[in-house]
Amino acid sequence: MERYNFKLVEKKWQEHWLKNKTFKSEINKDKRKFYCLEMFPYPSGRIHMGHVRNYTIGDVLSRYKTLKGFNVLHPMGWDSFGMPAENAAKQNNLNPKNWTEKNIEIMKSQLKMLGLSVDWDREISTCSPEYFKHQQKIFLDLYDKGLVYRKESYVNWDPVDKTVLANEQVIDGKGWRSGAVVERKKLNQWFFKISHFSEELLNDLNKLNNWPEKVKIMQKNWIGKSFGCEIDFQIEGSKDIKSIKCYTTRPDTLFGFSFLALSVDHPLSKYYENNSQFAEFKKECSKTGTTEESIAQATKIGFKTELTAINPLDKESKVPVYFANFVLMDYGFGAVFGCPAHDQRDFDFAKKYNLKIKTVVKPASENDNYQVTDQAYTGAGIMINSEFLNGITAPEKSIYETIKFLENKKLGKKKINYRLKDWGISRQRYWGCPIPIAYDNDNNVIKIPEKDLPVKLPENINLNTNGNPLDRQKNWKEIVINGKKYKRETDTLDTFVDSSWYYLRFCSANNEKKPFDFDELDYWMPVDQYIGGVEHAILHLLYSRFFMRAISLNNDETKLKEPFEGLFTQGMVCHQTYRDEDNNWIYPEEVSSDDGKNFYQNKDPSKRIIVGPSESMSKSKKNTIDPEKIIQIYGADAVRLFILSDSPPEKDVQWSDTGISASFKFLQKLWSLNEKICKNEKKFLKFDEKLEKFNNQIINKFNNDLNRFGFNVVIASIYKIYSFYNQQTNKDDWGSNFNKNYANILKIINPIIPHFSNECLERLKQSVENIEWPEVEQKYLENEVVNIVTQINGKKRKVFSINKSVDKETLIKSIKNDEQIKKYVDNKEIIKTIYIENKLINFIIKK
RNA sequence: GGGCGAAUGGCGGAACUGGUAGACGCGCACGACUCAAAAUCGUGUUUCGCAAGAAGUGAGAGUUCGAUUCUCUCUUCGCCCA
Repeated sequence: MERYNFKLVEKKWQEHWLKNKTFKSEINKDKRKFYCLEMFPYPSGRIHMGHVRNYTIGDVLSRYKTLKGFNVLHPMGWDSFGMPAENAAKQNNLNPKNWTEKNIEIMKSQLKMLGLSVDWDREISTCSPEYFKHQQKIFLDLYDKGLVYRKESYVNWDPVDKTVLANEQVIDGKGWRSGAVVERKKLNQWFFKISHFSEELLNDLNKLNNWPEKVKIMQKNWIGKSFGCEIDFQIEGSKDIKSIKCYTTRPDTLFGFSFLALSVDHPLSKYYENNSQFAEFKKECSKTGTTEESIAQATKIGFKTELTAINPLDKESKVPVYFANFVLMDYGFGAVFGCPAHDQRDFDFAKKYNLKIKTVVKPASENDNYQVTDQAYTGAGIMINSEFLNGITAPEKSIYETIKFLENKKLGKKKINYRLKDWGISRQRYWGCPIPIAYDNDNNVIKIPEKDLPVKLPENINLNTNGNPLDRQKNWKEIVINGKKYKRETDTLDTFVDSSWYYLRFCSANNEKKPFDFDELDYWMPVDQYIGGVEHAILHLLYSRFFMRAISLNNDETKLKEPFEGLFTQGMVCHQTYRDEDNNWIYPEEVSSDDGKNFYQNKDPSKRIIVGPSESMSKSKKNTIDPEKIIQIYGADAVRLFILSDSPPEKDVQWSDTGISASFKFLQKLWSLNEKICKNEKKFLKFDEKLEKFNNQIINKFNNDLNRFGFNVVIASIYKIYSFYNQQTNKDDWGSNFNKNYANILKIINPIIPHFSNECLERLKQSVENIEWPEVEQKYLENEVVNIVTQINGKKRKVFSINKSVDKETLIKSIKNDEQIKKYVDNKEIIKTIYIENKLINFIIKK
């Protein structure tokens, strides 16, 4: 018998799809649309298994929806600006553009090998001027709307990459790419006013019913809405400084006030500019990063001023004012009041500088003499030592009462604060979208006129210099607009800007004039199903939600706010890690084992390999498997089948050699079965109701499982299909309804293993064009014979196959008379009989 | 420290709104084919027990006729935030 030749078959169908433009998508208002989008890849060189998993999930869904009659948009593009290109170009002395384009070419051919149902006519690449010219236009539109602004601010500065990092790009106080310790630096930066939408971005999370709860919670925490109070503290000790404004979420602990702490960047710091000790202190503080995390980890240090602050609730209580490294200028007003008893950070600070620690909240179980000793008490409780607040429960009620009191006395007012800060988008790098702005000699901002867009990057550039390469390109930097000389902005945009609107561009990918056409947006948007890694839960997804709102703001043509109707976050692909005896990482393909326990190096079997835990595939640990090599050995359909089969898609999956090989073998078996069926000429005699039932039930199960992303269960069903049809074709009569049902089976497996399915359909002389997903006939979903589980005191004793038509009384009677049940029931008192129709009978017997 | 989630055979995992725990796959064992091996096909495979039967979904409690599923406490692990 002929073996399944995946190489020929897969090539054949991929060419067929390309030639026939099978996946070309066009607006068709008579059909319901389905926009399926996977997070587009960064063109790093070659695709990895994470891509395979991500794009297989999206592809199965796209193909399923197409078969279901939807007009599907399933595009692909490249997130092609960014630092790896610049770094690779530096190391190998080449151009980032060429490096990127070559990678795109390779990765595109690899993605095609997977047989993805992508409309390649809509391919976009963010580094192409065809894309970023529109982005520059959007930037200027947002500028006109007041959503873009420039300010001098402290930034996370990566001294190795010589660039500014977003807070999210700082991990453990270190740059996410370089690993260098991040410094604080003051620079002029461009910002998107994402904070304008804080409340909306938070509230509208409730509308995202098809998003994972986990992602919504992460975004909610990131936005970090807090309810608190701003308080003006009267100041003594200076003729210039009369009061300092503070923001606090715990005004109720004001009676425990023991110091006031200011950010070193607080406007009042100007009075200390000439103080050398202060300058030194400020320098020391700059070593602490700007993230909440690095501040939390840093030792708390302070600089004591001669000022004292008066407690607004107790005019007799006066406390010192410090500058402190743990206060951030961009949170609240850059000033916090310290209550050591009920805030650990304040507690550490008070201990260090020997400040008063007054307890004002006690746990409910303690008496009024309760005192905080070796750590702050931050839990709920009852107010003590706080005059009018005594006895009130903390925190909700006590906060409410304090604010009411302060507002009545005009000492403060309630205020809502957000942790979400404006999005700094300036990057001191070459390989990014140029910011379409210029400056005159007085540093006034001018927009680059629309006719001069796009602002392209200069091509011949020396990257092996320190700092921003664009800043050194004199002939690029200096321009003339309307006869006047200007200097270009030399920062480029954060690459997260590129990916914040690409889903819109796909709707009008080839429109040269506009970023997108609102009629096309109206048809295709929102994305019905977005699929990608959970690592983008906050940044990319929040920025995209911001962008959609920014574009819709004051816009009569679209009011769309949420770009992604549904979101699915897939798990990672893992593999065991291997090291040699010198602790060097070793690729799996360089390792062998005869017994599955002891591993050695292929090139030298005397060299032992130490097997480490299974971890997410990463280049640094060399525990990667190259998808292209695997496709060449087993074929795309086997890879697709395996990557979906072993785990639910939202969880991590273990790559396994035996697993992929099992998928491959299974396709061979399925092929043999198909061959056997194709060669059959007789045996279609009597209508087979069992076959009809099996088919309808399995199609129904496919529908349910595919709609809930249960791909691993769908694949288990495919194995069951094989086993059923294998038995069916061993019968003398396969059934007069055999061919129709078998063809339907080939159709429902089409989304998962499309090349294989197409080939089988063709052999069966069935059309592969415009395949329709088979309808389920309700009448075949129900069985006349049902299994009745019979329990005695809740314990299963016997299962009866009973015709549905048998009524309850007759059924119970006959079961009681059954030999095996009799011995439990006879001569015993049945207290209760629980009967669940068509399912279960439980006799409760007195013991 | 806070939030979220998970824990089921030797392994990956299945079980719809509480109703036959272990689908399906891997691995393993045995058998067939073969001089032999590989490949392939077939049978079996939660544990204990010859069997009848008993136990069993991280641990402990609770609700219920009945709990992998619901509630509480704890343990371990993972992710995110700090």
